[in-house]
Amino acid sequence: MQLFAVADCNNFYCSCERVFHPELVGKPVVVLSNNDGCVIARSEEAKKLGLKMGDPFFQVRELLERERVAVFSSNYTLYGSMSGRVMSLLSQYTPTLDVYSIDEAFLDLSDMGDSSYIKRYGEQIASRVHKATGIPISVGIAPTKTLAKMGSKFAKKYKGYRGCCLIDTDERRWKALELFPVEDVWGIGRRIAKQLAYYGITTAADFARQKESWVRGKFNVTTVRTWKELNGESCIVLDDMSQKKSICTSRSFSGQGISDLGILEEAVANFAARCASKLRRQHSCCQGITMFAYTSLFREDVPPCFLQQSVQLSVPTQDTAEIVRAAVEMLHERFSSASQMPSASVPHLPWRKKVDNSRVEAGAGSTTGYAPLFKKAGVIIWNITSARVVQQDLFDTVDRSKQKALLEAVDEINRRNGHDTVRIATQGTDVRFGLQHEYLSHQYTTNIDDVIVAKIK
DNA sequence: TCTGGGGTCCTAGGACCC
DNA sequence: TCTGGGGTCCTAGGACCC
Repeated sequence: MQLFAVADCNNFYCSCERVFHPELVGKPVVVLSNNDGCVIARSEEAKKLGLKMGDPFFQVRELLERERVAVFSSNYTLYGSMSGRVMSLLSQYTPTLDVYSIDEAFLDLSDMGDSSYIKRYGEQIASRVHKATGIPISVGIAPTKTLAKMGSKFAKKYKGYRGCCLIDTDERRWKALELFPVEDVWGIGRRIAKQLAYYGITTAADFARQKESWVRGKFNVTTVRTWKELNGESCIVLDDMSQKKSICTSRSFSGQGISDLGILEEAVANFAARCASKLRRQHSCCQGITMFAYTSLFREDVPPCFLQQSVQLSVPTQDTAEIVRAAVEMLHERFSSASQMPSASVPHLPWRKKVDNSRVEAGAGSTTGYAPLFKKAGVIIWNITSARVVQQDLFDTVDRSKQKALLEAVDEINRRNGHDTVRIATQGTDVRFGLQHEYLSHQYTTNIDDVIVAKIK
């Protein structure tokens, strides 16, 4: 029988912090985003206090202090390392592990035994991971990934499941569907949930009982797949998530933002270099490069300004220098010509808030004489292909084999001595676009100086 | 004053081709 | 005056995920 398990780490970032602060188990904990901007992870106790995902820190600060909530800045080095430990353990329980995100992975458990065996197997995975890493996880097992995700939510909610909920029979499936709000189904977001509610569909069972033709008519194929999966037909295939098709490095700047071209240039150079490094780590080249920078989306009192430009190189590259140069050139070009930017042309960018076009006006170098305060900038690389097969350009002037040797040497030095030990001059020597992280925990698992020392008396 | 940082897929419509 | 039919590719935007 085809069976999938999903292993989901409970409140992952909070759990990571608790591993090294065991006194916080059972207490409310939150983790903040970059720049200590908003709440991005909450322990169960913190959720009960009414804290929401994405709450701006400054708005909930008083509540956090009053309720004595433990607050941490995000420590991605620590979380990445802890994730590696969890994934490594999970891989021992399945022939194929699909790592879906930093805190979540799918295991193929097809044809591994009968119901009671599988249930115990899942419980064992959960307890082993918790014991070995300190991270509590919830396991859901079912004939489809969507149902498995549903199972993991039950396993997380009810202690009686001992960390694992198995949904293998039709009876169990319908029972679970009845109890499950449709908006919590994997693949049903806010928009679709709202439309479903209009038709009186509120539980996963309501949705699963609809006719396929109705679902197909009202929504797109993605939603039809979700419907099928709820009805026990497995049809969601995860392709190789390790090979990214686009890579983005972006940051918000702390405080008011940045108006100085020199500092902005350093920031963009660093983002581009980071993209290039991620690109090489997955043995790829890119041809498309996009640079963007924009002012605060929240401030009404200053004129907004959006800079964006893309370029397509003639030869795919993975060279830091080349990508940095392209990004910085685009920044200069846009920064100086920003005043000519037509007001209606807000570019499509991966930001999350709807932008009011009417507010977009001339920015840098405009008649007001003030350079805009850029609050966020970033670099995206796309058109990504394997580094093994690169289409050459007849008129290429670069010695690609020399370049490759240089990059390998640089990567090796940086791997041994820490990233950016060797870097492009434009990246600067000290980071002038500093980030806020007032509540940062230590690099307990990746920095020898931060390793906790146990004394035996 | 202070509001994250990544990704994916699907679709409609326009450009362009014969 | 009358203004085809069929196809592909690209892109922006919308939806979703963690």
